[in-house]
Amino acid sequence: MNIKALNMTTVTTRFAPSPTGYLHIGGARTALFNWLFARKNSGTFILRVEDTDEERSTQEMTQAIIDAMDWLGLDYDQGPFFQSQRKDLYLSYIDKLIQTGNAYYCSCTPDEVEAMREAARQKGLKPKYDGKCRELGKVPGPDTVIRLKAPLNGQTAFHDQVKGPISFDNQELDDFVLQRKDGTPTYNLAVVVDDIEMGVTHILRGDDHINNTPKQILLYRALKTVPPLFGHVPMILGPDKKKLSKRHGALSVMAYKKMGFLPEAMVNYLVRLGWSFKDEEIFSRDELINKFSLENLGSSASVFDTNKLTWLNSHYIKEADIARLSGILTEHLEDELIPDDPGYLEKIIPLLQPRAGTMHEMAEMAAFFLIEDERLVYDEKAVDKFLSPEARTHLSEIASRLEHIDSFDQKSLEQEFGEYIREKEIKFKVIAQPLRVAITGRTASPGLFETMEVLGKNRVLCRLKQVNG
RNA sequence: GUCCCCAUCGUCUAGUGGCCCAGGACGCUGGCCUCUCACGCCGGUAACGGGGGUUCAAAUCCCCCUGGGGACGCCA
Repeated sequence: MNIKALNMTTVTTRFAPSPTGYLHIGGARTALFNWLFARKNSGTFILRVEDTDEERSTQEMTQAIIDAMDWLGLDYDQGPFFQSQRKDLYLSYIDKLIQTGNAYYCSCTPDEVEAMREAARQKGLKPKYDGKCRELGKVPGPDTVIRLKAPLNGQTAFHDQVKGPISFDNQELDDFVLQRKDGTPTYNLAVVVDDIEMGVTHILRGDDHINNTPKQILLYRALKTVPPLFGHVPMILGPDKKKLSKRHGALSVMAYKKMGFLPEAMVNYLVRLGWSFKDEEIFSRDELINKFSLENLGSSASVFDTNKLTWLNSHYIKEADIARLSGILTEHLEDELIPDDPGYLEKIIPLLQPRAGTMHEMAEMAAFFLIEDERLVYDEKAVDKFLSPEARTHLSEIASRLEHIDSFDQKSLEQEFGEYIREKEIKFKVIAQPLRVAITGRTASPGLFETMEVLGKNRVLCRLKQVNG
């Protein structure tokens, strides 16, 4: 028997989304933290789909969540498990709780319970079930639910891994439902059973779950098991400081993919929302695994900032492999702009890397390289401003000169233009913008020589000529 | 309403009693570079919510207030 088996259980974390919607920003960050913690500790990361709400859970959402995790590179060692397939297990635990007197049948109707809650509210107390059936010895029936027999007084406390000690008066808690009238288990019960069964050692989740934690601890106790360690990470807020929700626009992770963000930028951004390591901002995946720790998790909520995400994205775009970017860029291009030769995109990309904040932006900037010459759109104001009669004269003269040069690479072009401005005794500035407008249709573009090289002699000449009608 | 959590620049954060009249990053902004736009480089702007303690010393510890967030389901 080795030492590890003797005194160290392997760290086991899980991400437990409910497939009632897409994987959103907050969920993704929770998944990321759990994944990092497991990887850091050479532990196990489990994906568990909490689909006990049969009404709202769908297959499509499950797939969408898996796809999003895949995109972010969050691989799991076990699962996906589906709670909908584990009902018997939950029921056996509930049965155990009934047997041990920790749970009881209750025949109060939802309306009655609501009345109890309302009564409590009236008295300025926390709304809760009043325990009416607790000692009535009710038996199972078509309309009965099963409730936990929770302690009436005392406290339930735990040491949160990110927030420190947290405690609740048991009087704040009530005999919550474990099994619904239709015989299905509820969230709190299923979670606890699964975390016990799967050997989960650390639960990292949003701090909107803090209130569930004492309930779950009560269940662990009733089940005679020791609870795992809990760590509640703060919420991610929208710019208005409200819990991030659909009102704040795009919040599904895959929506960010569609907007042209790179997964490594997303991961880097998300991890820094609530976690820090000294003054560092940029982290590779390996660095993250190395440096991640619960101690460096912050305890206050943070606001999602697209600006910073975009900054990170532009950083990773600069660093990314060109062949990979080419593939991604293609996804953002209109069909008619996708070149037959993918190698052509790879020539364009280096010019755009320092300029694009997102791949979507890069696609926009790449358009003039890809569109047919005759269909190039010219910015009217730019044409009016820069294509003066004088400039047009230069352009046609330049066109006929370029016609005669053999190599159309940056160096030769630079040389050719050097001679031209020397002869004409003008500054390059004089012809630069007219040239740019003629070739690209706009006033902003990558450097002229590199742009011309990529475009090639024929297309440059064609464009120079077409502006002069 | 009740309970729980939180509180440093606009935003993300460093800071774990002296090294802090508070550091980094994004943003914004001045400049340099320059064929435009970017990149890059150099500089600037801007914060410890308030009040009481504790201490020789507090952004850091304690209390109160205020402010914000979350939870109060037979949803998860």
